[in-house]
Amino acid sequence: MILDHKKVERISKALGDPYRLKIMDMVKTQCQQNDWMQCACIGSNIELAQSTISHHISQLVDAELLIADKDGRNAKYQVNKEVLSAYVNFLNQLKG
Amino acid sequence: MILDHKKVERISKALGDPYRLKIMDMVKTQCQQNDWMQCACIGSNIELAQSTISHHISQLVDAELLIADKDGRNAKYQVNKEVLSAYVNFLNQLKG
DNA sequence: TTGATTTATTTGAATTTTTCGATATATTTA
DNA sequence: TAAATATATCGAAAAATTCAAATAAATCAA
Repeated sequence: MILDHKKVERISKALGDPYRLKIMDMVKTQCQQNDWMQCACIGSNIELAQSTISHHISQLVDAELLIADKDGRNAKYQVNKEVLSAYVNFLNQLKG
Repeated sequence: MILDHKKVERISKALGDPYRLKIMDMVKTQCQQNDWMQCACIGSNIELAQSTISHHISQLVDAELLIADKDGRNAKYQVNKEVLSAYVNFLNQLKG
């Protein structure tokens, strides 16, 4: 999987916010126990309005850093390891 | 070298712009031949005002993605492989 | 040394983009 | 239906981007 500059830009932008970094960390930690993380769980750990959190999450999903799935009336999330790896490859290639 | 969230945020933000990505690529390519890249060379390949380019470069330097050095009245740049590696480590750790 | 030229940075202002919360809108489940 | 959960829309506030102009620093020529 190879990312073009547009894609790299979107991923970088998505990672360039403290709340979104925290969300990524939370999803990672949760997934180590469960495979998936419930969305509601995020709200309880971040002091932002629900709509704002939803907006942040959708930016991470748009960038494909998170894989989203509907589970009844909940949403659940997983870190997208493939995209992260492709992003890492791009960065390593910058080292020349 | 371990990066905290604040540092990761700044690096991500710096990479979240098409012109700055292009600059990183240009510096990398140039360094494969020369070790260092002259700043003036960047301006000739990007259709932005000189002051704007300088602003973009300083964001990359602030984030420590580029190492800057003065060479007479020119500036020259190098990709900071150590910071890139530390950033990559952070991302890999997100994979769980 | 003085003055002109080259190169990069800083400043200020206008524009654009992003962020955020309030509100409204689905959608599912009990 | 009512409660719970996630998403979408909208406007205001904050931040980032951009350019032009001013400034700073280094080099070169007379």
